[in-house]
Order: sequence, then C-alpha cells, then structure tokens
Amino acid sequence: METKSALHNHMELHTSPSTSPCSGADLKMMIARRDGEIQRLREEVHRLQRLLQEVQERTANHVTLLQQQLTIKSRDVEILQARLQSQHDSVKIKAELSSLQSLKQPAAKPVSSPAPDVCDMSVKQSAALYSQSTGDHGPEVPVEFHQDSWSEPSADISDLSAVNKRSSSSSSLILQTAVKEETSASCKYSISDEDDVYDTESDEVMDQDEGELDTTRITQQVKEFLQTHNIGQRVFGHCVLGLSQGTVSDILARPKPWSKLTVRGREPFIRMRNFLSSERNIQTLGIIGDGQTVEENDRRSPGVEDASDKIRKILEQAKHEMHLSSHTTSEMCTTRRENSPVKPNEVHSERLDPSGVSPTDFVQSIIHKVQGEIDRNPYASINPLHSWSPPPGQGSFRTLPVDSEQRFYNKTIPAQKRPREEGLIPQPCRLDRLAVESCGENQQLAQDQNAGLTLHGPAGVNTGLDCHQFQSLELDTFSITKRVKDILTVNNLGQRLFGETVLGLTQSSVSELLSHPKPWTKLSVRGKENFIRMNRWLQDSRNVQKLNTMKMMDQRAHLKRALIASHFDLHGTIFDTSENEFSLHDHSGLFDVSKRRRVVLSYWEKEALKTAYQKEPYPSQHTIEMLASQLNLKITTVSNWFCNYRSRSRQDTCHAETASLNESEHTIQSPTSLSPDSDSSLTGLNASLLAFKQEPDDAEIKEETALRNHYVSVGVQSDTKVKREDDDDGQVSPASS
DNA sequence: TGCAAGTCAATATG
DNA sequence: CATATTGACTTGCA
Repeated sequence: METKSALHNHMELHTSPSTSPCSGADLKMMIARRDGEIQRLREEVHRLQRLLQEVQERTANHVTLLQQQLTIKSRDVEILQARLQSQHDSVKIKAELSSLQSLKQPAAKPVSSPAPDVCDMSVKQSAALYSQSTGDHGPEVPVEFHQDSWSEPSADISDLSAVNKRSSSSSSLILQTAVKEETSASCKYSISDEDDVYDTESDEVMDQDEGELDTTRITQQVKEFLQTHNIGQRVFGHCVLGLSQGTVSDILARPKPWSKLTVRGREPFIRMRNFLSSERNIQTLGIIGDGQTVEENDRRSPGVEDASDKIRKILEQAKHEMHLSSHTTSEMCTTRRENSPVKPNEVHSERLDPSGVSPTDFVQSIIHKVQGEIDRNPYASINPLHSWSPPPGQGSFRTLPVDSEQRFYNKTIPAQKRPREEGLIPQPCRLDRLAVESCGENQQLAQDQNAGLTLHGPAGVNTGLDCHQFQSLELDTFSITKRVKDILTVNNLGQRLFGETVLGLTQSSVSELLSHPKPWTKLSVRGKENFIRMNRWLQDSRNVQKLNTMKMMDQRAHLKRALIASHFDLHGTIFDTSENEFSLHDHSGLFDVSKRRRVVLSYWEKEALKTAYQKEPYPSQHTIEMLASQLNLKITTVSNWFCNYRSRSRQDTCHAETASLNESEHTIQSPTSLSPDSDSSLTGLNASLLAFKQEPDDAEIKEETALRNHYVSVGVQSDTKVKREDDDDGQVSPASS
C-alpha cells in the first residue's frame, strides 16, 4: 500500500541521522514517536478500509435500488401494456360506434354530418396520441392543449362531468343521451340535456310554443307508464325531469293546473309531455326499468368498459352539440350561456361546444377529452375520491394499483400550470360518491346519487335539491383533522401529498383545513366535501400504504426530472416550457417575471387596519378609500384585507367556541363585540397612524404578542391570527389548542 | 352588488 | 423541505 511505503520512506528519512551517535534517550523517543506514527497510519489505513467498505455497501444498495426501480418500471410497462390492450377494445368500440352513428345520421341531414367525422377523427387521433403517450405519463402532458387539457385523472371527472355533470350512472347517461338525441332532433326542447334540465331561460321558448297542457292527464299517463314498466319515480325524475324523487312524487300526486304554474313549474310537465310523445324514450326507459336499475348499472363492475363508455359519452356529446348548434343556434345560445358562462380567454369551455370555437378547436377539444380518457387506465377510477376504496362491505369502488399511478400522473403537472378554473380539479360532481361511500348504505346510495348529481352543477342550479341529503350526515371535523394529522405525522406523509392525492387541494389549503377546521355545522356543502373525503380516507385501511406508494412514485418522478435536467444542463439546453414541465422547475428564474408578487402589509399597516376594523368591521366604500389613501395601499388590498380578516376572525371564533365547549370555564366573546386589541396603545386609527411613524419597538410587540397569546388562551380570537410581523413575535397557534 | 366561504399561490417560518 | 400564514381571487347566495 502507498501509505505503508510512505511510512517506510518517512522512517528511513528519520533513521538516517540516527547513524550518528546519539543518546539512548533520544533514540527511545524517536522510536516512540515512530511507533505513534505507525499507529496513526494504521488507523488511517483502517479508516480508509472502512470507507471503502462503506462505498461498496452504498454501491450495493444503489444497485439494489436500481433493481427495485427496474422491477417497478417493468411493472409499469406491464400495466401500460394492459392498458394498451384494453384501449384496443375501446378504439374498436369507438370505431363501431362511429360507423353506427354515421348510419344513424342520414345524409338528408347535412348539418349533422360532421359529427361522425369528428368521432372518427377523434378516435384515430386519440389512438395515435395514446400510442405516443403509453411510454410515460409525466412529460407527455399535452401543454399545447391549454387549460382544458389538464388531462389529469382528477380533472377528468370535471371534464366528463361537464358532459354528464349530474350523472354517475352509465345507463342513465345512455338513456339521457338517447332522450337528448331524440328530442333535440324531433323538437326544440332538449328535455334531458343535463344542463338544460334546469335551465330556465329556455322557458320562454317553451312557453311560446306550448299551448296549455293538461297536467292531470300527463301525470296520469306518466304514472301508468312508470307502473307498467316498473320504473321508479327516482329514476324517472333523475333521468327525465332532473328532479328528485320527492318532487316527482309530489308532481305526480298533486299536479297543479297549468294556469297556476309558473314558468319554471311548467317545465317538468313539458318534459313529461315530450317524454310521452317520444316512443324511443319510452322504450329506452322501459328497458332500464324492466332490466337493471340505475343503481345496479352504476355499481356494475367498473372494468374496461368504463373508459369506452366515457369516450362514447364524449363522442355522443360532441355529436349532440354539433347537431344542436347547427339546429337551434339561437336557443343554444341562451341555454348554453346559462350553464357555461363564456369567460374571456376561455376558449375551451368544459363542454364540447362547437359554437363559438373554430372547428379545429372543437375537434381538438374532443380529441383531447377522448385522449384524456384513453390515457386513463380503464380500471382506475376517475376521481381521487373514487380511488380510495371504502372498507370492505361498503360501496364497491375498487382500488387497483394503477390508481396511484393515475395520481402520480396527475401530480406531475406543476401546480403553477394548473388552471384555476373551477372544475378542473376534482370538485364538482363528487358529493354523490362521497356521500354514498360515507353513508355506505345502498339505500342511501340511490338517493345520494340523485342528490349529488345536481350538486355544484356548472350553473349552480337546483342545488337545493341535495342539501337535505347531507343533513343527516354529521362529522366531527376536529377529530377527523386530528386523526388525519396524526396519521400524516406518524407516517411522515406531507400535507402536499395528502392534499393533492386525497383532497385535490394544495398544501396551503390542507394546512388551513387541518389547523383550523370549522365545525361541521358551519361548513357549506362544499366545505363538507373535504371532511367527508378525509373521513373516508381514514376509513380506508390501506390509506397509508397508498399514500406511501404515491410518495415513492413522486420521488421517482423527482429523480427522473433531476436526471433529465442534469442531462440537458450538460448539453446546455433549456427545455421549452411549452413542451416540458421540467424547465419550470429547473429554470424557474426565467419565469419570475410572470410570478405574481404578493403584497406584504407591514406591521403598522396591519395595526392601523385592525384598529379600523374594531371601529368598523364593515367599512363603507368611503372609509376603505380613505384607509387606502392614508396607508398608501390599493383599495382592493384594503377591501380584501377586511374580507379576509372578517372571515378569519369568524373562523377563529368558531374554533374558540368549540374549544370552549370542552373548557367551559372560559368565556367567549364575539369578534365584533369585543376589541381584542383594545390594548391601550392603539385605540384609534389616528393613533395607529401616528404610531406608524415610529419603528415598532421590540418590547412593545412582544407585549402585544403576550396579550394576544393570552387572548388565545382564553378563547378570544380575532387578532390572534395576525401575529407574524416584521419582527417576528413567535408563532401563535390558535387552532392548536 | 356585497358578502361569506373556499381556495390558491406567494411567502414566511420552523 | 414541510407547514403556516395571508393577500387575492372565484363562486354562490341573498
């Protein structure tokens, strides 16, 4: 070894002078010194040997890791192959469907002829796209598809839900599509168009054309029909009228005379009339009634046909839209506007609306939707909600390994790139499932499907229908969040992972939810969704396991990104953002310009605002303007501040109240009825503004902090939230009490 | 139209 | 790097 030879040389060097006569003591000393050196060098050798061993071990570990990754990759490949296999079926089915459609669309209707073409095209292109993308998920996210191309699993529910917003039942959907087709072709009223069902603006059109209807006779006929075919009011109401069973029952049992009905009230009768006048509708619903129930259909094995069903729906929808747009442009304008308000810069609405977009865009959107569907594993659930299978014995939503893959796919899109538009993240159209699975009762299932289907519709119409479905459900939000927090902490799972995977929310939102949960009763329907979802997640025995899988995949993706990035760095290449998300991460500096800078209010600005708030929690426009000018802030900033402060004060009050239920010795005061900051020093805006001029004194701030902490401890809120200032005074965590 | 609720994204903090 | 905070925004409702 080199060390040893060095040592040898060293020794020789030192020994040579020893040939000259010297004292024995010197010699001894030298020997001792050399012995010491030898010892040191030996240790060094040992150390190096250990190092070598460690390196060898690490290498071995790395090899093992790589082997594991290889295994995982192989599995992925298998999955993808399976998917490809299943996709072949879908493509075939689609092709058949397209040809069927083109057969169904007689040449006499030139306006509708583009539809089959579109279908064919979309199938072909989607197949092509799919074959391209089977290799990997992440990078292929087609950014060029713009916002509605957010083709992630969670988004897909919204994409599709745009088509069948209120329908989670395949059979009812088919029915609706059939009904839709029929009616749109035969008459002006699209009686079952999901979005039109609740549309009120079309009423005028209806009224214009409708004479007086014999409501009694219509209901009589409908009742007979339902009885004959053994169709439930619920199914009928859902499929044909867009109403709940209770309403249907009421209408059928006590039909109001036509003259006493409002425009809206007449709608169900018109729908019933149209329904009765269409033989095909009757047949279709009859088949369903005689055969499966909607629930049965709904719960049927969600296998390969899921994807094809959805694609079919998309294509049908596209065809329908084109059909309608060419037929009844003016009507569609009114109805469509109601349901999917056209926002500026929002060329691709969630609907497949051919009107208003270029044919290319329209086709593109269809292709995209279909492709999104194809990309999705047919076995995998669409919605994160669905992904978490309930405990055995409850609903039958399956969870296959690919689920996590789906979410991984989802996650590879950086948050910044996600459109903020409502519905692109799994939001609407989900309470049905949630409630179903939370309740875990088949009986409930039937109702809830009805219920959830109308929830958060694009136009927000008819939401009243379902609220009662959830009145019976009450969850302890505090215990839920506590349990979730515990699980996440114990298993070292991040809020980001949990939020994006389970709730479809960002880390910050999760943080807020977990640290400041509102009591169930104070939550809106939308707010309840998160807790239902969390609850369901808690009930899932494999929740941690699934999240860990996701985490692993996330890490793999990260690794991959780093690898690719380094590769490109080596070659001095910068990814084009339009084609690859990685660059966002690795060259974020380039995009700082587009990054919105957040206004950060100074300590004294906040103090002044707080003081103003205490005097006037709901300041007038004038006051806001005055404040804004005095503080040199934008009016919207001041206005937003008040909004947020009120909101967060309320939130804290909720929490304080709940907390106080457990600790009854504390008294609660409402945020508006007391001034938590009535701490002497700042009693008015002027005072604050005066104080403004001097730098905040550390001691003063600390004192205030202490005060606030005190307020927190006694369950008083409000200002407790505002604690982090320029000089930090330490974290106050009102929610963590 | 203003407000409440919910959420995001930037940023601060631990 | 995970979590908490907070200004800004969207949506739905009265």
